[in-house]
Amino acid sequence: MSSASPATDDIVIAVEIKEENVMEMLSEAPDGPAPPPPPAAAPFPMEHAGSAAGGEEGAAEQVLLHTELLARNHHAASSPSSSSSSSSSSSQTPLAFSPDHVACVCEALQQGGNLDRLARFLWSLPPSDLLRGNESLMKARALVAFHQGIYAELYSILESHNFDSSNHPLLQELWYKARYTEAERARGRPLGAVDKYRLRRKYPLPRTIWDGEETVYCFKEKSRNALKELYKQNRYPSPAEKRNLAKITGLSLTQVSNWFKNRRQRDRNPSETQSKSESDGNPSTEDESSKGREDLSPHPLSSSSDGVTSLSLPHMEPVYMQQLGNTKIALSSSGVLLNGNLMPASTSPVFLNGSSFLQGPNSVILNGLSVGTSQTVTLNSPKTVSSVVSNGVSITDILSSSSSEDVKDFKLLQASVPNATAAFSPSNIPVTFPGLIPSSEVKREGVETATSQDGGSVVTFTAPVQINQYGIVQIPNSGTNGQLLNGSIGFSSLQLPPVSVAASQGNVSVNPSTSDGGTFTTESSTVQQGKVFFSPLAPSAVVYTVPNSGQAVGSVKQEGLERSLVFSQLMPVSQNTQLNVNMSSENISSAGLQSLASSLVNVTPSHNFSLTPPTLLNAAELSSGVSESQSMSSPVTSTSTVISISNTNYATLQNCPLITSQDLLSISTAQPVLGEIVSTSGDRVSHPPAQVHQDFGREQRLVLQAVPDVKENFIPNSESKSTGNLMMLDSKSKYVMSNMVDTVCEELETDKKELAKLQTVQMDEVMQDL
DNA sequence: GCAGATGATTTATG
DNA sequence: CATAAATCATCTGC
Repeated sequence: MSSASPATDDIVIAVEIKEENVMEMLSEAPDGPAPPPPPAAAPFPMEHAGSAAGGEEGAAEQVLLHTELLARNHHAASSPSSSSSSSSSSSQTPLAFSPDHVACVCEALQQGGNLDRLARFLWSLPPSDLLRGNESLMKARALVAFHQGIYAELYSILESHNFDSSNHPLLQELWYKARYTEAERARGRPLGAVDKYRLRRKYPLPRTIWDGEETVYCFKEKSRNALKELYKQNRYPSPAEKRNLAKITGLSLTQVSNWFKNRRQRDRNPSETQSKSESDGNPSTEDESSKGREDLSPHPLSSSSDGVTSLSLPHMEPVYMQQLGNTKIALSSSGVLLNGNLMPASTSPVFLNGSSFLQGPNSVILNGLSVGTSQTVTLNSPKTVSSVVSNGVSITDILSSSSSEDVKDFKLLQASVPNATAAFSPSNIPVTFPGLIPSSEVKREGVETATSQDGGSVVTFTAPVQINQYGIVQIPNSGTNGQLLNGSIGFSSLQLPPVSVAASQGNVSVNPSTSDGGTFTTESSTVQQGKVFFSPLAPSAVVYTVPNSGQAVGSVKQEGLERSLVFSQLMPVSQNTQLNVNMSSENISSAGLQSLASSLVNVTPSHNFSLTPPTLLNAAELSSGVSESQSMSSPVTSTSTVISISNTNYATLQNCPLITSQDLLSISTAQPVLGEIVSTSGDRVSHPPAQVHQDFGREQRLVLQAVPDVKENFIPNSESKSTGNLMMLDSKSKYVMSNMVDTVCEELETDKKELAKLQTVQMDEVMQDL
């Protein structure tokens, strides 16, 4: 399997080309000279290493020649002059080519459809352990067995070798066709669809040629779940949403559309009487229906402004928002969607979706659908060790009962049941909710009571953070606070692998999580305080961190310009804060990272870069720098204040350093953000800001705010760009960067100096204010 | 682009 | 194996 490489493909092509020549040669000069006999001592004299430019072609040619001759020898049952010392009948027939070459020939012949020749070729091959595990060879053998009707052998081959997933479709087809053919022969008549279905049930695919993914009506189970989830959100998805869904599920746009149409039809049609709950839905109130139906029974919050909650996120765009205080929280998800949206476990990130709030040192609120812009949800008071709100349902009881400081395992579970998605389990005792899939977990380590530290950090979204269908995280406006702030964070449609985020006491670690939903294993735990680590494959992960130290006011600013992120930290130099960023070039180029941090940035093995404030590094710079493997590092020079640049396309998340122990900076938005996120009757969940402040008075606050102007500008821009040029990811390609990216980067480059200057000025101003 | 009707296939049950 | 139910695809009309 690993042998399959681009180089191999080239060889295959060469073989295919040469095959014709060989045929001609054979037909014209059947008695042509045989290939030089391979030395017995060197079974594989033609290793790639030794072959020069023309060597490969020559090798392939020789392989075929040799093969043909061997085959002839076989059929002739005689060994003509046979310059080759090898007797065809001898089991010791040495190989004149490497397994790779054999594989190439097999592939070439398979693709050429010449199964007879392939059969002869295989027949000519000596029994060799070296070739036994060769996938191409095994596949060829399976093909030949099928072609020749030797089904028993076919089944044996398929069952005895673990084939690469790329070969599964073909081999599965062989498996079933063989079964069908056998049955038809036995029955003497063609099989019907039902007959075939029964055969499929009777002879399930062996795991050697099947990934184990359950399928129902041709649709993968996870795809169906994704469809259902979106359907609950919106029965009439927009084209963009459909595209996203198609991308997520791997289905075609037509299939997605058909599914929704059929689903609506089913729901509409009362005659069916089948799925009772579903159809009764009120078409008009689709929003509500989305939550209410099916599984969502227990979510009071759902009654809010749903229509707006379009949270179709492009599938691999993980967004982690996390606050660190005195707690260490790690989010690791695969297939976890906060907010009731289900994502395939294998690829899905954690989403804070819709109008989600995340606040409080120890609390996590997921899916605050009904939270209004100005509403603040606070489940966490200093006394509450940890609380989790999922879909507006607080499960604090469960958690708090088990209490205290020892909350070590915090699991985020996702289930077909849209309800609870998060659970804290104290003392390493996992708490799970029915229907939850324990494929992902969030671990929380070293949690201490909020009171223990001199002020935990608080992340406050004064308005719902919305991730729209374009993958844009929108942080609603929080009004006029002196501090400024931010607009929306935009993430272009990037397909990014899931990441894990762990944070503690000023430490943030972003680690890639296994795509299959592995649990988060914490490097973060080993992370030293004051350090921020981003490891590769954390594409559009956003981590808001606030250094825990009570004295120092830290701020993290993130600005998203198209696919740019700006991390700015205002951390006291004394902390020796380090920011380690490990990102793949893809990630960086696609999600440019800008750092204004006054901290040390360490370079990573693959791509290292560091930024010194107020240097502004735009996406173009980063990508180029990374690609060149340049590394820079600069020591922290001073505490700096970061000011969000109110560039139209910038979105910033900024920590409000101004907040002192008793100050409450949470600013509620006076105006509905985006006109979409409107506070509804979600009051149940919301707490007056004042109260929140009381709870967290001493704590540092991270206020994410949106500047109306910025937002207004941002949305249209991001929308048009993302849909038009940015990351149009089709179902096939994982990373497709449009030219727009380059263009944007270039623009950024040109404006870099200007922006930097502006920023510097603003920083000075802020410093004065402070 | 959607609704409705309908066909074909898949799945479940006896 | 027959049958019903569930699901997906296709066609038509609006």
